[in-house]
Amino acid sequence: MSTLTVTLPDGSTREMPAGSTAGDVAASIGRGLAKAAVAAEVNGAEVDLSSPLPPEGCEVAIITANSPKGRHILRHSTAHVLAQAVLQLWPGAKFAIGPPIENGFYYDFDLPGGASFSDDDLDRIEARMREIVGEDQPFEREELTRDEGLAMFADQPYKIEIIAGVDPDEGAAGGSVSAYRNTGRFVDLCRGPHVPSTSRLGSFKLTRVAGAYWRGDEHKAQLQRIYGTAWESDKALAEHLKQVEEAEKRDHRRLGVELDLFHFPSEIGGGLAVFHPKGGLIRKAMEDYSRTEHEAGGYEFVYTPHLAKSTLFETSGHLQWYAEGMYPPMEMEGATYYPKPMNCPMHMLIYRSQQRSYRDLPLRLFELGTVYRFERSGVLHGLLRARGFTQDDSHIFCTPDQLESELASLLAFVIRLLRTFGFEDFEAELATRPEKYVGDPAEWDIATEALRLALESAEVPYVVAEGEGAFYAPKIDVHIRDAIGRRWQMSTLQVDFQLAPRFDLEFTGADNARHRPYIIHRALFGSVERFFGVLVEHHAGAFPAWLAPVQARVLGVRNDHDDTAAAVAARLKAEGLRADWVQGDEPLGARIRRAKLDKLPYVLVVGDDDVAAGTVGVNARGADRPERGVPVDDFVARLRAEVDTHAAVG
RNA sequence: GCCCGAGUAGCUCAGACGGCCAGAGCAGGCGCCUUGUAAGCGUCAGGUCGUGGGUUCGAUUCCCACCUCGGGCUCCA
Repeated sequence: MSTLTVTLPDGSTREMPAGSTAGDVAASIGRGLAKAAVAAEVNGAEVDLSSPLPPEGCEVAIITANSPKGRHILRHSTAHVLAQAVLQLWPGAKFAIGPPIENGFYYDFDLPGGASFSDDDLDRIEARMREIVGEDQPFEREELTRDEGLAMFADQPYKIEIIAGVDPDEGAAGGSVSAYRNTGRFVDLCRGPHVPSTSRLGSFKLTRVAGAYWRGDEHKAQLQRIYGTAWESDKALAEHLKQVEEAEKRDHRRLGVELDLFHFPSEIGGGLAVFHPKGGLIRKAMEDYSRTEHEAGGYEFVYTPHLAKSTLFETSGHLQWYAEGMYPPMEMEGATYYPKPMNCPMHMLIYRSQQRSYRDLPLRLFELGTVYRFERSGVLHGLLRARGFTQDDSHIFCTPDQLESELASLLAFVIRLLRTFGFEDFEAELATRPEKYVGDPAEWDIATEALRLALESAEVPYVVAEGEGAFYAPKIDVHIRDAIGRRWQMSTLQVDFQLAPRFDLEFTGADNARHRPYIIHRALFGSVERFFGVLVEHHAGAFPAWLAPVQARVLGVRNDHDDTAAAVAARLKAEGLRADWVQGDEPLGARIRRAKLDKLPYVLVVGDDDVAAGTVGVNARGADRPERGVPVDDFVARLRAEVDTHAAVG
């Protein structure tokens, strides 16, 4: 009997009988692996466990359910089960696409008579899905020609459109398509691979219904989408659901109300926030830090208005390229004004206000500039996606040979700032020229290369996002990971060759000739509001002392300690610390509890012993037990140091 | 913009086959209590039940429209 040689990921080889499948390889390695296997990679291509291996031998890697690829596959398979359930419960429904997504999957349907799903339908559908899982239906792959595919899905217009869209000349399959059949009950057009049987699924939950457009195009049919999450085990599912719950508890919109930080008055309009005094204190601490650092970094502070005439935005190119992101215009005295969507045009005018010499460069203009952008109502999301927000915006004008060192020091500045705010995990994205762009492609290449060099010299890990750049410049977006592992885009850095010629900006070089400056746009927080929102979620509202609106609350044990409490609070305030005190007309425990619910870093307690000894009891947030008899001076020094060093915990 | 869901006190929520003064906890005011580390007691106040129409003898409840908020709107079979 002939054999074939398979090479495993560790480099080892084994002989298998000819005609063996990937599943056989898994079984030959061990029972545990066979049980965990959901699919395999053969010579780098994902295939079903049941697919026969090529007779000439191959490399085989088993994909297990608890790997990213394995979860992807079982989510995809679960989406098929969802489609089967819906087609059975809504006879005549058309089904469109059902891919795996991060943490789960979805499937889009067109229900008969234009019906739509309601939340109550999820239970019914889920119950039917569990029956399908219980039926242990195999996933069986079928290879079809294009015409067979068109015939098989003759009554499914979305599937027909997908098959028609498959390029007949593309790929090894050469115009063929594949389908997966679950017994006689259900068949779906699908490239696969899939788990061997529905019995391999089960740790899933349908989460929500939504509308979605066919192919994401609002001019096409609106479909009904069902989202679900699926995992390799009930334990993993439970962990995910717990994580979702934790994220809900950290939601900055919820904490914003609970901690009295900000709100979005409907009287003002969607996406436009007001900051309350406590939120204002946090924001002020952020902005103070930012200003101090910029001052130290050689930036000069400028201020510009919120409106400008349309001609400015014609010069900058915004009206031509960015009009859909701008607020509508207003007319006054025969001119048309727009709220500014970006600060750059105004900064260009400041540069142009006088002749510049190479000796003036680099010129770094900084502004906490509030901009307004039109965002469709459906995409607004608290402070994270607002219509009015403030950028810690800067434009750096430099000579070509200063570009590299400016970019390198900027990246270092970004990382330092993010670390100060408690973020440790960074990843950058280098976004290159989009389809819709201005300027000379050769200059785009120079700018992109300069950004790449900066990333490499700063040793920041990055990925390239092709075509994701702004219309006027390539950029580096710096992403952070928060306390519960979510990724957020924060800072951005762009190299721009367009604005200088548009505004006819020049500097006189050492050669006494006129030259174009290079311009770097950058924002470290990005949007102060958005950064604030992410900070709330990252810290779950428990801000480190340097940012906390109230750093320490002083409580007397009884109300005859009120004078001492007030004196201690006054002492802290005199030291420049943010402290308050609450009179003792409620039991101490109750007052402690309120302070804890407000997530204050420190609660100080003064009683008879403390009055006598000049000490306080220190109840630190997160500590196991309170400390007694701490001299006031010691506490002041400790909090002072914590604030001055921007200590992350406290 | 479009699909789904939700709007009852400052916050979190209950309630009603259409019918009597619409309830609770927290927060707030006042009083009592005099408290050593996460909820002391009492009392008072607080709501045009999102807005506007319709059905009805009667609507916060049923119907329609609108407003606001939340989730979603290619991660391409």
